[in-house]
Amino acid sequence: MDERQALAAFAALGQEHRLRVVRALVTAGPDGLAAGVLAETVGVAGNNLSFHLKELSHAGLITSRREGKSVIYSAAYAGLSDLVQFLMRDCCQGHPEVCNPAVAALAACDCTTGDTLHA
Amino acid sequence: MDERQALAAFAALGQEHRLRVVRALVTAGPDGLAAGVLAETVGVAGNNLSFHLKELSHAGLITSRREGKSVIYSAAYAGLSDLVQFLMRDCCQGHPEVCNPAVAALAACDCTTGDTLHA
DNA sequence: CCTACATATCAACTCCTGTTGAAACGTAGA
DNA sequence: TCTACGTTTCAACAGGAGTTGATATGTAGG
Repeated sequence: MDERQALAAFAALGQEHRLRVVRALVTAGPDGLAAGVLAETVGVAGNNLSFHLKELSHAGLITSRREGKSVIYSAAYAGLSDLVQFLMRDCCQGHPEVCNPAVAALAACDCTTGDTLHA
Repeated sequence: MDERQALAAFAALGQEHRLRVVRALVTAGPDGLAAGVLAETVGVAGNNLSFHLKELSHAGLITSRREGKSVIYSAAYAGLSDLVQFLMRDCCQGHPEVCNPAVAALAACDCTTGDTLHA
């Protein structure tokens, strides 16, 4: 990921409605959510949401697929992790201890161990 | 971290000069960099940089301390990790496998093992 | 105290972003 | 094919964000 992509991604996330969309999709998992459902969840008009979804899609943070009349959106987990990686690149140059908190933060998501959490 | 803070942080990072500042400070480590050095590194006028540094500070992404005539800025690693945690919260609800890429991204920073990397 | 340096603040302008309403597109069923 | 539904596109407006230049603050040295 280069600076231009990261910039677009962060700018996309720095907007109330778009951040809610991404968080809703991250929580929803790979099954995703229909545009209409997202509009209700986020609390924004359909046409306006379309604008934001386009922006998020361009930023590589979400993907879409059509299913009948609906268009289903889901989080682009690879794009999200690329973004984090870009931000924290070279964080340990000579000072390994300083970026431990960042690792600990993601470690709170016990995906690697498979343990249940958040409950 | 609540939504309002995360929003401010992402909006702060979604700006070319501010993103460069944060990346420069993350790379620089806890010693930080003086405002003047940052201005040269990022390529922005001093008065303008002041505006951006204030915004980043309010967003909890950087901290500052005075040393003689200079003001030294450094990355707020805790704030950065909180931000990542907020974005990826509940990402594994019933689908632990989906957010592995995000963890792998931060794992590229071998802070926990102490191994040298990026070289 | 006065000067020089580093950084911060302020007002003004420009540009871009987000919202709104109307209309178009695409899909499914009668 | 006609209608209904879900989603997207478009033009226009309103508001906020970033830059600039001039000015103020704060700090060190002579």
